[in-house]
Amino acid sequence: MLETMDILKDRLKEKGSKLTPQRRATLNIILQNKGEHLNTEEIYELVRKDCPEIGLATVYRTLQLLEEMDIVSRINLDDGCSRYEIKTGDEDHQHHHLICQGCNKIIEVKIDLLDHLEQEIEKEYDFDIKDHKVKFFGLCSDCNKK
Amino acid sequence: MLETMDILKDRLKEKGSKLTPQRRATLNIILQNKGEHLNTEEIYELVRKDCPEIGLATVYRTLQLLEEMDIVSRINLDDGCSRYEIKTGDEDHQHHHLICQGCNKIIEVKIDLLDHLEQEIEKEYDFDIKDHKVKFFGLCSDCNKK
DNA sequence: CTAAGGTATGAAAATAATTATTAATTGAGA
DNA sequence: TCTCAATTAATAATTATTTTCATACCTTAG
Ligand SMILES: [Zn+2]
Ligand SMILES: [Zn+2]
Ligand SMILES: [Zn+2]
Ligand SMILES: [Zn+2]
Repeated sequence: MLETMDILKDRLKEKGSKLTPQRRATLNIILQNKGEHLNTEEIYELVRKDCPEIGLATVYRTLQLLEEMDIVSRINLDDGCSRYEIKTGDEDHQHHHLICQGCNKIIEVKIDLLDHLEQEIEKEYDFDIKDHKVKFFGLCSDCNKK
Repeated sequence: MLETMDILKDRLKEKGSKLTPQRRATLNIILQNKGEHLNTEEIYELVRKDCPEIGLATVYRTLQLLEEMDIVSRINLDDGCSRYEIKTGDEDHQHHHLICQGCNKIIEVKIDLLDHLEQEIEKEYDFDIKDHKVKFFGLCSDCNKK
């Protein structure tokens, strides 16, 4: 937990910015909710418990900042809002999501078998791929039984 | 061009709905702009040339309808609005997009090599995949030269 | 023909997520 | 302690999208 906070502090310093209580509290909530995919409003509500005076706009600004700093990644599940999760950092690319159309459950996929596909695309389209976002839609095992 | 319009007419009829001039004009614009990824506002402006009395709300309603009818697909390029393109129909899954972070160009990828990956995921996670959305971010050949 | 009942529409109002503005506060460094 | 830029909360403004609502348009029954 300390590590990520220190990384943030360093990256902020490089930019001439500082690690404020609001920023610390926001990152803490995201760290404490690894595995969840919280949206801005949900993060705001949780952060307020530790930091009741924080404003929603600050949460928006902080999340934007954390994304720029490569600390969190923004996820779009086509539900009308942005969601966030911590970047693990031990992978070159972020993991991917299975979205159940039956119960809206989100399952994380660890494997990253897109490398081969990326190589083909890079060759065929002369395009230098930096990142990708992949979502799979379908039915989870629970919903399938019904 | 006639074919897709007829398909729409049939699917609308099944639902007890009708093919109105506004709906025809909207679909025509999308058909005429194959390869583009127009957003709602852009579609509205183009449709107005043929159908000046159309309202923006009708364009929103029509695009929603076309998506339900499986005639167009909605694309989210993280630029704050929905974009649409015609579904080719000759593929099981829609094609994917390379998004250049240098010039915002969008390149379409025809190949679909995710089948193997999908099979693995279906086995490992017992998840029945119906569709997927894939975006690649990076630099196009032009931007790479700079 | 005429009324009834449903669908569709444009205009305007309402929502929801996000961003900009502003004036006050904070805190690191001289 | 003083200075000054960074940060913040509160609020207003934006933007994309949806909903409301009164009206227009069809199709069909009488
Ligand atoms: Zn499910
Ligand atoms: Zn995740
Ligand atoms: Zn480019
Ligand atoms: Zn496309």
